Amino acid sequence: MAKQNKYGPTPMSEDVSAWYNEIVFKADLADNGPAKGTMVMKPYGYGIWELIQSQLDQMFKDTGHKNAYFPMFIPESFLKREADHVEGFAPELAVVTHAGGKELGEPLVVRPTSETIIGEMYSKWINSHRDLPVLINQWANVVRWEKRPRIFLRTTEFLWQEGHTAHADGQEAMEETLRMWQVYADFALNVAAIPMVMGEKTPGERFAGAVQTFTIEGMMRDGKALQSGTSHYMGTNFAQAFDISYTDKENTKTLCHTTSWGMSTRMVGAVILAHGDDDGLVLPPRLAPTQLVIIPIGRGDDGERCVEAAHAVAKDLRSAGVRVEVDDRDQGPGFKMNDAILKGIPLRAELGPRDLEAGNALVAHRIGEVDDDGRSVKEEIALTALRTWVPEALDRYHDALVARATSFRDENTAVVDDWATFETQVATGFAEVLHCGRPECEDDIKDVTKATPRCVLVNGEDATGSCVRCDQASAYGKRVTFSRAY
RNA sequence: CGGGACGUGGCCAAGCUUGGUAAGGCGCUGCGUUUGGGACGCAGAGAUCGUCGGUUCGAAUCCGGCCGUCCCGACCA
Repeated sequence: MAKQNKYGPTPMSEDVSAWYNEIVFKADLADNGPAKGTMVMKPYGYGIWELIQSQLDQMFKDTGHKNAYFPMFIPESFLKREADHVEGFAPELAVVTHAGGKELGEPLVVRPTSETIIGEMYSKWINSHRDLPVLINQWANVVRWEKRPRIFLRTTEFLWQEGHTAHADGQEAMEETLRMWQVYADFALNVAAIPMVMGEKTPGERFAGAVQTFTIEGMMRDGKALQSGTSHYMGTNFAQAFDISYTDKENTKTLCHTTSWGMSTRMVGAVILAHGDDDGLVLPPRLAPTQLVIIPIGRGDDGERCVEAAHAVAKDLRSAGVRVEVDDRDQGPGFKMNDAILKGIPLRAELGPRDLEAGNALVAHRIGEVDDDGRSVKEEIALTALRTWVPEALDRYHDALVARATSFRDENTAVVDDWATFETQVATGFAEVLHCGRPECEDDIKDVTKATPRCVLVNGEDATGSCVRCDQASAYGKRVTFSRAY
């Protein structure tokens, strides 16, 4: 299963790292590292991100959010206004000290996240209870100078969306926090085909400056967890620091309650790691830049007729909303099929002279059955039926991926109450345990097993008893999921 | 910043122990034959062996400094 290749940890064999070249290459732009840990996404890889963007953005529109844009450079002093926030981010800031040929009076930091600059703006924008709530999202790049970058999972610069909302009271802000948390989980399941474990971060893992952080955690094919989206309730922490306040109906100046929530290009990594196999990528149909590739077969006049027919079918399918390509490159059909497998294209259709004569295409699924020779079992579909068959097949494919990922997650998740079982369980999957909640106990568990608390299962059943590691009483009234993580 | 490994055409790499002027594969270019599951033949382009210095008649190879990369750890969407 999980093997290392030169691009980092992937569930793929080392000899299929070529697929990676289709979507990314590691930036190697300078000797002394300004681009260290940065990724360059090729069109196919960026296409996955574009699809994440457009579909997530539509969900935000549905929840009433508007997009805006804020500056990339933030005065250093802004960061310092919220004590926990600056403490959390200070070690990983990129700071601009010189600009326009001279030293700046006050350094500018490249945004690691935008709570502060947006907080500064909100304090000017919000005056009355009539101005609330403010529901804004930003699509942006941010920079965090991590000590150990990992391609897709933790790059120095990454793309994301960050939502920032301000509300009249804590209850409304908390409802917003939970609502967007659910939006992320829905997106992961319905678009990325990844069933998430939902929970609340323990105090040691919560966002710098937040009162509560809610997370969705995906299980990758090696049993490790990947935090894939977070939603934070800030209470009045940032409102206080930036004076985000309004005059209420009783003419009293009142602090807002704020939230923020984000999902990043890490989601591309989640898709790769959650679905990929030893043959390469496996893309969920709703995030596949190409959902169906048509491979014309044959040569000479036969071949030309097949290419022509393939383009005609493709044109028709495009009008039905299918992302389809015709692979008419000067390569053998075997090459093209393996290339499509490598890229994780959900469906591929062979169209040869025999098929054309019969009015069919031979369609194979990326995660479909294979025969004894390792070749895909193929279905004959009438060319005239493709227009309705393909969209339905893509939906079925999505459901099959969800089912596969869900059973994988569930098979590798266990409720655990004793330490010995815990140690073996977190070596390959998730363990749901009772925990005392003490940071030193979390550290102890990490030292011994490399596992960390992913989240408290706040929506799970009530549970009390003693900590799986020490003898102290459990702290949360709920179980906590522990696992190794990226 | 600690602990380990390693720098040889675009990529993967052999050669280093036992110094004698860089093998092979992928990819790339051209021609021809191929094409229902990663084709083949022939021809061709492409390397100051990370860098600086030392030893030597001679250094990819031995010695030293420097630079860089990767992995493990701390950090982390």
